[in-house]
Amino acid sequence: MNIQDVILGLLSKQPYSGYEIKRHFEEYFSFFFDASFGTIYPTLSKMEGLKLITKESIKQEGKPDKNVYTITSAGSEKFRFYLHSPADKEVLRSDFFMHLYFGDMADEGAMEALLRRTLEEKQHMYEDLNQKLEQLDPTMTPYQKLCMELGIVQCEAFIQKIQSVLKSTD
Amino acid sequence: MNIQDVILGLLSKQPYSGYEIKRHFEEYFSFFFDASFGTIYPTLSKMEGLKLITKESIKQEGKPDKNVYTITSAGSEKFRFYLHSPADKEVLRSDFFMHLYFGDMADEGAMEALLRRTLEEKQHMYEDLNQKLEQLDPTMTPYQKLCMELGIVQCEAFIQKIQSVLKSTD
DNA sequence: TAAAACATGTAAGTAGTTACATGATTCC
DNA sequence: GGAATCATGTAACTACTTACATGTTTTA
Repeated sequence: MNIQDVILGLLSKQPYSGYEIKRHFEEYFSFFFDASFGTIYPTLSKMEGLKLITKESIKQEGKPDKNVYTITSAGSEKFRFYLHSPADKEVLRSDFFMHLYFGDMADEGAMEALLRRTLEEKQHMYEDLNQKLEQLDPTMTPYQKLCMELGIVQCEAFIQKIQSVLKSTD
Repeated sequence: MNIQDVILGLLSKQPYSGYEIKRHFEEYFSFFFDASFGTIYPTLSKMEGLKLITKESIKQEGKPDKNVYTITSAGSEKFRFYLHSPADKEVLRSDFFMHLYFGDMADEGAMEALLRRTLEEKQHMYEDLNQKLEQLDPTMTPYQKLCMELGIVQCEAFIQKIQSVLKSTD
């Protein structure tokens, strides 16, 4: 997966500025992707140079100008190629699991705190995904719904397991 | 999470060579961590320079010499600090989810293939985790078991959801 | 009046990968 | 005879983050 292809995917639907792309990442992709402005802006410049997208400066009142990018036919082609390539193998890098794995060398209190914090985070994510699924129902494609639903069922499984562990140590 | 701390965690139990560390990653950490030789060997040299570990060259018959590393007290201290620091926020970067999110722009056949491939991968991981949980039962700490179990329940949830989707499109 | 939102961009640094280089031994 | 395992290491490269720089307007 390449940030260029992610951006091309977004621009396939409508033109966006770098700032709007970042917001979209936070709003819809946060559970499986993120990127900072320090990656987004240079990438957009590079993609413009590669003629995958074109830039248009839009003047706004009471706000700074914004550079809105539109996908070109070369960009569309590159994105279709990405979509029909096999997905990269899933690699999770989890500091939670690493802490847990070496848990026997830590204080018990620290481990319980880790479990409670992580449980809260997952519950938050669970609520967030459910809310998005309800709220945006009509505009989402079936595939986008499936993304949310897969996130939800994995959250559920995680939450239940952690809760049962925390209860048994009361 | 830092590869240095992961290595220190391993060396807390017993001395290892770089090659053995890599194998341990593949065997026990593969579902939440991985690193290549190109990271491991330079990191070990750096950590030796920082006096976090010490090196001993072991001559072997019929095999190349190996450099076995032992943790120092400074290393142990650094690892304890890591273990009692809050875990980094979980960030999943998933090309599967990205492909799925833009699925409406791909051919239906490509999407079904994506789901089937990913299902197979998860099933493989599920079997692998279950096998490790059974096989290594006596030597594992309760926290290590919990790692495996959390992986297993998340796999289960994912597999069930994908299977129900694939059935409904038959 | 301070913070957040809007908006873009660069520079320095971190962390990692892949490919290459070397070479013996054992297994199929 | 060729692949896999054992074993270490470097060089070139890719991708990304954080912090800095700038400046206006709206909201709390």
